[in-house]
Amino acid sequence: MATDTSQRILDIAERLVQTRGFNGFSYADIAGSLKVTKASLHYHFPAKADLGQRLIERYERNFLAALEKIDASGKDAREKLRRYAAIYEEVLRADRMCLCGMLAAEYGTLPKPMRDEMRHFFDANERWLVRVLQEGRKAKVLRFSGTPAEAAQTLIGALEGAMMIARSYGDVARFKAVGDRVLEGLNA
Amino acid sequence: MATDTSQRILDIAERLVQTRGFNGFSYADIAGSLKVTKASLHYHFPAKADLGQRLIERYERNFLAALEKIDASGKDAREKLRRYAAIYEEVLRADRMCLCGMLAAEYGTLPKPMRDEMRHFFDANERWLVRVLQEGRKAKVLRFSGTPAEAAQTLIGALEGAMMIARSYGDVARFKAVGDRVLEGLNA
DNA sequence: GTCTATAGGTGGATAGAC
DNA sequence: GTCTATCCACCTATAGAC
Repeated sequence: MATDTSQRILDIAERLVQTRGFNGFSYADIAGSLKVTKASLHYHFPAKADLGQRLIERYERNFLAALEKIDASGKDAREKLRRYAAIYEEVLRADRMCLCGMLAAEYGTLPKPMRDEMRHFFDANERWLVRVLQEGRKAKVLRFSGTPAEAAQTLIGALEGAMMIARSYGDVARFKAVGDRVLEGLNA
Repeated sequence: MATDTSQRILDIAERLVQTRGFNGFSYADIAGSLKVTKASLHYHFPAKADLGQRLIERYERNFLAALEKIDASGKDAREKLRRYAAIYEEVLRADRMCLCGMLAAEYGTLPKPMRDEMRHFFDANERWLVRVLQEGRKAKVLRFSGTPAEAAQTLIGALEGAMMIARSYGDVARFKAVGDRVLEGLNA
């Protein structure tokens, strides 16, 4: 079911990674929040690296599901990009960083399976953006120089970076202003 | 002098923070690299938070010195921005993240003095960029919508974000492509 | 300034009862 | 599945000799 113990552990761990980083929390933090012992957590996720990996997998699934909802909206590419940026904004509004943006900073300390999952998330993001960018260019609502992949990578980097800095200032408006500027630069 | 023990400690700690994060290294790591004991390190920096704070202060001083050198070059605003981005690129080429970009991710776990110093770094960056952007707009070599502050924040975020993701892919060219694109968008 | 030694705490992880 | 109890490695930090 959707609210079993494993899922609740993932919910709490997800919030901890998004606010404090993978190296910034411990099983004791989760145990305290969930009111179980650390040993119980190890039953569900033997090692912290397992927990981390499952965390990214679930995050990507949920993220891609949100992108599919955007696709299903039938809106034009410009509006799709606005909704893409709005996802980031909502995460930031919850005082969180993007899970994978956070892990990108900690890349040097992550076990290989987590590194691979993290890049898979960014690759999937890029593929979706490339499709929307091409669609928008064809429909003449978007315009950009270089390849769609370069434009997609620029957009992802700009949003992740703006998000990270805006969070340090506790200033969602700062992120929104930057996001609007970046999207504006893609308008035909 | 410039190579006394304190400075050597800061050199090693700086590299560690830029590659592994502030929560990703310990005094034992520095001690191992410098071949002294952990206790000696505490003589120079009583607490890790002190080390972290002094690290940011020195990083900002060095960074601002590099920006002054760019100013002294007498080049136009467009070239100044290119050299600004080139600083990031050189850091990435050394397999490092920007010190403060790294700390921005760890913001939720940092002691207040480090948070304040970190934001001071970004504020100083923004002030320098605002000046160059205004200069470039006046000279008609740069063009951008919105306020210079918004354009500066967008640029900082885009470079920091692109840097962080490119590092996860071990791909400096990826950063360079994004950086060029972002600068191109500011050309008059 | 650097050392040895150690305190006091927390980290991830396991064994085995229930 | 969850618990108690425990292990051992590591962490930051300090005391005090040299």
